[in-house]
Amino acid sequence: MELSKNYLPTPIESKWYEHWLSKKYFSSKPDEREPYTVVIPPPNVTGVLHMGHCLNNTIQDILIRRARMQGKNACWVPGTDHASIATEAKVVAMLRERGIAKSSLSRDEFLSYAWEWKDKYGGIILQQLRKMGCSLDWDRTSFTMDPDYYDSVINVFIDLYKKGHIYRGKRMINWDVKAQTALSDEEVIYKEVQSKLYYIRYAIEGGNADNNNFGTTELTPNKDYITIATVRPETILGDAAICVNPTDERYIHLHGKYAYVPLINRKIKIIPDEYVTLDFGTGALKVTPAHDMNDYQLGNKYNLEVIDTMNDDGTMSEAAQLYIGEDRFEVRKKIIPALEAKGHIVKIEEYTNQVGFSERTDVVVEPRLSLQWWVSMKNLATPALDSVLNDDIHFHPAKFKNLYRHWMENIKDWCISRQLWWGHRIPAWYAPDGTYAVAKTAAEAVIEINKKAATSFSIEQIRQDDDCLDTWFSSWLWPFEVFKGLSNPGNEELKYYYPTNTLVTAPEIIFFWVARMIMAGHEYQHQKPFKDVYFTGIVRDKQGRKMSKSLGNSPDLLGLIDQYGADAVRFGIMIASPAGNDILFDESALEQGRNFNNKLWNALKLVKGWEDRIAVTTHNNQTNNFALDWFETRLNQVSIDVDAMLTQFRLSEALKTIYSLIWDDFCSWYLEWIKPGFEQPIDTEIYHKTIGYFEKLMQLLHPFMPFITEEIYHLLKPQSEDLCVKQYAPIASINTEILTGGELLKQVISSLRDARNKNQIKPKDTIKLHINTANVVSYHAIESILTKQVNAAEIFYTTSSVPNTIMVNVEKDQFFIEAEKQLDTAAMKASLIKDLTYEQNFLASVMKKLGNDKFVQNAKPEVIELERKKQSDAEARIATIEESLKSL
RNA sequence: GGGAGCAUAGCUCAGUUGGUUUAGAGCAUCUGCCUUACAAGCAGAGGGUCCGCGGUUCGAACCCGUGUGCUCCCA
Repeated sequence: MELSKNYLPTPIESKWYEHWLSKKYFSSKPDEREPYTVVIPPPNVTGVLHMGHCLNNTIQDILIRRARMQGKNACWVPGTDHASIATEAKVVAMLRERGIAKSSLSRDEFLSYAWEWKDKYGGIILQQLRKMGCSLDWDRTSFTMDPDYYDSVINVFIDLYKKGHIYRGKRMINWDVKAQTALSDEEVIYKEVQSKLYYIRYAIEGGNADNNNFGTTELTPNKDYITIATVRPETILGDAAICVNPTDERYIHLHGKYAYVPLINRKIKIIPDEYVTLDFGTGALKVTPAHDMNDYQLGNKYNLEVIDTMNDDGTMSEAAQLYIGEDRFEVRKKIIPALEAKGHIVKIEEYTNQVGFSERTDVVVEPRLSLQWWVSMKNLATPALDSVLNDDIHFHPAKFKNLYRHWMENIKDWCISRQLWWGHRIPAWYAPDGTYAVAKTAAEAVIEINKKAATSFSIEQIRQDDDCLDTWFSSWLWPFEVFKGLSNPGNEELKYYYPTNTLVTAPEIIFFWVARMIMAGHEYQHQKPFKDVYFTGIVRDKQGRKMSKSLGNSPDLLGLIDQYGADAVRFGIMIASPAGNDILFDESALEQGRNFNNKLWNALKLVKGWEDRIAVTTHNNQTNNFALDWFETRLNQVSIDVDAMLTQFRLSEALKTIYSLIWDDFCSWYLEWIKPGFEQPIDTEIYHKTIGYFEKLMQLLHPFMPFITEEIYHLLKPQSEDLCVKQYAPIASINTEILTGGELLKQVISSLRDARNKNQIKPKDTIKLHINTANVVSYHAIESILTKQVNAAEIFYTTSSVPNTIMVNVEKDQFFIEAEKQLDTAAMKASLIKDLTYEQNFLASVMKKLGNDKFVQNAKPEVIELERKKQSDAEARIATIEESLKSL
C-alpha cells in the first residue's frame, strides 16, 4: 500500500468519526462499570464555534476519551442553551430585515418566529463539534427549553417562591419611553453627545439666600448657597439630597445641613460620601434616586426618599409638582429660564458625555425604577460555599477558591426577571388591583388571587407577567435536569450519572453559572453537581486582546480545521494552555500540530517500509536489545508520568511530554538506533516490538489527537478492535538503571557530534573513536549504536590519551576523535578551559556550602549526602579535563 | 470604588509543600547538512541580575514586607 508523502487529514477525520458513531462508542447507558460523566457547558443555541468552544470542548473530549480507555462508562452530554437575550436579539434583527417590528407582533406570533428561527439555525454548533472529534453522546442532546426542562424551570420558580426565597423588589432598569418597555443592557447603545452642563445654586437653610429670588441680596458661596452641576436640570424636581466628598474642605462645614430644591423648595440634606469626585463640576452632586443608577445606590445607603418624577411615556408625573404631563425634553428647555428668572443659574458650559439610546427606537433611554423578581441568595449560598471550601468540590487551579469564597461571602440577591419574550415566562399573574399570585396556571392563580384580594376576579381579568427568567435560572439546573432529575425525580440514570465528574468552563462565569449550579445541586439533589471544576483560560489573539467580532480577530475555526486538520487544531490549542491561564492564540501552534501529524505519518512510513524485509537475524543482537529495553522502559516511565499529570489536570504538560517522547525519544533516538541499513533486513523481534511500541504511543496520544492515532493504529497491522475503545494496560515497574544508561549514551552521541561540528568534520566523513573508560563492558552494549550515530569507522578502547586527536569529555570518560583533519589545538584548549572553569565554579559553590558549619549542622542528611556526591563528581570531572589539557 | 491574580530566555510558559549538579521546555534565532521516513526535516549551538528593594533562613525563582508595571472580575 502506497502512503501519501504528507499526512492528509480531511478524508481520514470524517471517515473515523462516522465509524465511531456507527459503532455507538459514544453512547452510554448505565451498567456495572464506574461512570465518568461530563455535561457540556451548553453553548448558545444561536452560536457558532469559536476558539473558546474549541479549547473548552477539546479539554472535555480529552478527559472523556481517557476515561473511556480506562474502562469507565464515559458519558458526555451535549446540548444548547436558549440564551434569551442573544437569541431574542438575533430574531428581532432578522424580523427587522424583513421589515417586521417586534412591537407589531403579539407574543405568540413573535415566539413562533423565534422557534422557526431556532429550528433552522439552532444547533449548528453541535454539528461543528463533530468536526473537532468530540465524543459526545448525541442521543442525549438537551435544550434548556425542551418541554420537560421548561416545566422544571417553572416548578423551581414556584418552589423557591413558596419557600420564601423569591420576592419582588425594585431595581433600576433601562426604560424606552417610546416603546414603553424595559430594555436589557445589551439593547442600550451609548453614543457621544454634545450636552450642556448647568451650574445651579441651591439655598442653604439658615443662610441669607431667598430660594425664590437669589438676586436681591449679597450672598456668600457655600454659606448662603451651594452650587451643583448637572446635565439633566429637569431631574432636580426629584432631588432627595446633595452629596459632597467627606474630604472636600470647601464643604466640611455643611455636612448634615440642609438645602432647598429650587422652584419647589423641598428641604434636602447635604451628606458626605466618597462616591463624589472632588474635581468634577463643583464637587457637589445632586442625588436623584429615582432617575440615576448611582444615585439610587446612594439613596439606598442613606435611606433617601425615592421621588419618581416621570411617567411611562417620558412626561412629568404628579410627583414632579411642576410641568405635570409635559415631555422631559420640553421641560429641560422650560426649566432653565424659570431657574434663571429666580437667579439659580451660575453658568452653562458645553459638555460631551455618553448617553444611552434605545437600540429599537433610538430614543434616549431613561433609567427608571421597576418591580422585578429576585432570588434571595443567603440561604442557598451557605452549603454551596462550604462544599468548595472543604474540598468536596475541587477547583483547578485552586486559586479560584479564594475568589469564589469572597464572592459567596458577599453575595447579593439575584435579579431573575428579564424584559424579553424568548425564554421561560414568569409564572406570576396580576389582578387589575395589583394583587398577584405565583402559580403554574391561570386557573390556579385566580384562586390564589381571590383568597388575597378584596374583590373577586375572573380568570379573564388576570394577566400573566410579560417577562422571562434570566437564562442562568434555567442553566443552573443543567447537571441534573439533563438526566431529568426534576421532571422524573430519583430515576435510575440520575442515580448512576449524578453527581457528574468534571465541569470544564471559563472563570468568567464562575458566579453566573458555576456557583449557581452548586446551589441548585444542593437545593434539589442534596448533592454537589460535580466533583472537579477545570477552569480554562480565555483565548486571546497574539497581541493579548480578547477575541471579538468588532476587532475581527476571531479566526474561522472550520477554515482552520480544513487547513490543518482537527488533530492539529486540538494540538495547537492544548500545547500551551495550562489551567486557568489565558491562551495567546497563534497560528504557528497549529503549524506545529500539523508538523507533528506529519512526523507521525513519516514514522509510520518508515516502519511500514520494513514489512517486506522481516528476518530472523543475530546481527547486532546485543546492541538492539539495549535499544529495545531502553525504549520500553522510557515508554513505561512516560506513561506513568502522563497518567499522573492527567489525574492532576495538567493537560498541557501531559501533551508536551507525549510530544517529546514521540518526536525525540522514539523518532530521533530509538528509530535511528534500530533502523537497518539501506535494504537490509530487520530483525523479527525488533520489528514486532517496534510495532507494539508504536501502538502504545498512539494509545497514549489518542485522547489529544483522536483521528490520526486511530488511522495509524489500523495501518500498523490488522486490528481486531478500535483504538478509541482499546483499554489501557497496566504498566510494569521500571528499571531506572537502564534509563541512566540511555541518557549517558545520548549525551555521548551529542557531545561527539558537537565536536565533529565544531571541528568541521563533514557528516559523511568517518572517524576513528578511542574511548578511555573504566566501564568498557557497558560500552560494548552500545558500541554499534555509537558507531552508527557518530559515523565512526572503528572504535578502540584505550587507557591513556591518544595524541593528535580531538578530545571530548563526558562525565568521567574521555573520547578521542581521530580524523583526517587539521587539528585546531587552540580552539580545543579554549573549549576545555571553558568546561574547566564551569566545573571549578560549580565545585566552589558546593564547597562553600559544605564549608558552612551551620549548613552541615542544620540541613537534612540526604541533602548533605547529595552535596558530597556533587563534590566528588565535580572533582572527578575536573581531573579528567585537566588530564586532557595536559596532553595537549 | 471593592476584590482577585500575574511578573522566569526574543515570544509563550513549566518549575508539585525552600536543597535533585551555579534555572527547564516549545517556538523563534544562529551554524552545518537536500544523510533512501520526514527540508512541514536532520545534527548541533547560543541565549536568563528568575521585575526592583528589603527581610526570614545554613540555604530563596519559591516564604514575608514594600515599590513598580500589567491583567481580569464585580460595581
